[in-house]
Amino acid sequence: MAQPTKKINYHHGNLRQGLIDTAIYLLETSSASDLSLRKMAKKLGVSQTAVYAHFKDKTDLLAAIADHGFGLVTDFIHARIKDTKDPHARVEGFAVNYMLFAFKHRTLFQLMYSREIQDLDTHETLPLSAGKLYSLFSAAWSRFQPEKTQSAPFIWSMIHGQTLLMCDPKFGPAISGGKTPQDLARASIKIFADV
Amino acid sequence: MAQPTKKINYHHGNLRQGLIDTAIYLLETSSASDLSLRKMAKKLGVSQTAVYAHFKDKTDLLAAIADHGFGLVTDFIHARIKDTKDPHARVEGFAVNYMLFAFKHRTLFQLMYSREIQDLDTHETLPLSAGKLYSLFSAAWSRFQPEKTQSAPFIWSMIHGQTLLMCDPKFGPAISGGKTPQDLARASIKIFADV
DNA sequence: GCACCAATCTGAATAGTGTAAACTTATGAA
DNA sequence: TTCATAAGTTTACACTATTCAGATTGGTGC
Repeated sequence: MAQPTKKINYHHGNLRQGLIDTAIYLLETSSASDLSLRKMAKKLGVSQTAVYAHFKDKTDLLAAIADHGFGLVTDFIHARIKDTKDPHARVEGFAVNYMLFAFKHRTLFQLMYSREIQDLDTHETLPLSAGKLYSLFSAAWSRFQPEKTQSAPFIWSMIHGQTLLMCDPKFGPAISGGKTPQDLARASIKIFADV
Repeated sequence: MAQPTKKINYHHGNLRQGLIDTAIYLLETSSASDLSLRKMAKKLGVSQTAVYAHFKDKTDLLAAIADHGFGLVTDFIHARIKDTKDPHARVEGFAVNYMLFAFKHRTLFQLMYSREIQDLDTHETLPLSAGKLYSLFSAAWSRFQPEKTQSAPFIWSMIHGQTLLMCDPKFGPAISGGKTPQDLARASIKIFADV
């Protein structure tokens, strides 16, 4: 029995990236637990099991999503501070935009740091992408405070912790106290730099 | 048809707390996504749907688990610093034991701060339990540095962020640099207190 | 142009999941 | 003792990830 029209969905061409993009899109509106392989496949007009030609299992896909997420934050921040010459403003810009990104993509952000994808021995690009993000920060910090390079992990921890707590209604109000991300980032840096 | 023996599992007596305890026990060995209502019910010798007599749905149970988790950390830390009189040592003790608890109960710890239970309007005790933990810290901090009370949210953010990153293999080595939790906590406090 | 192969995708099937509905049992108070 | 209600059971359903055997496609060597 001949098909009237050719199936256009065979060999999608870029199903791998399509899945990642779809996942990130879906994470904007729905929760992480609602993210199912079936929904993504349906949204791409592809069979439920086509996923397994590109990813070992769901966790493998989640890791790829997180990997891409780290690239997105890094690009997001870099695009917004690359023309900032002043070292102080650069560090502040990093912190502010890190917070803004996290607030805009809360679910993706939590996925990036979720327990589920922490202990994977596969996916060696994921730690690499995460490392690039940290490098972007530590380079900015070192240029700002060259004699306090060893403080970089600590202030990075504070920015990250502040970001997570700010997104959590249980702590957000207590942490931010009504201040904007800009104010918070500025205050954080000030404490460390004792300006 | 009469049963030879009475069913001993009827009206469990304390199924609610039993579920929470079982969940926390299971989270020690298996991952969060492996935690299913069915497994917990089977482990307690109870029907699959008995859960719904005590919790609205699975998220409701997760929130209760997180709630109890916050109580556990708070007690864990309090038991270890309550006899410490020196304000400096008290703050350090808080930080160290916060890290130790997180490292010991990594999956539970991530659940407590997970996105899934953040936006619940039910479960008003969860933010309360979280608030008690923060109060324990901010009280210790205020006694240590009375003139820097407004810094409490920032150093709390750093301790929390450091803890999370330390538990993540992607960042742990870069953050800790081989130092013990004790060393890290001491170094953090030192930066803020400019001792 | 043709044969072949590996990558990609499909379809059907399986085991496990959360949850709703109707029903049964136990408990404590009137 | 009665009886309302809390607690637990049974059955059922829709949804999930994953496996397996097979079909389809694009490209490579001949």
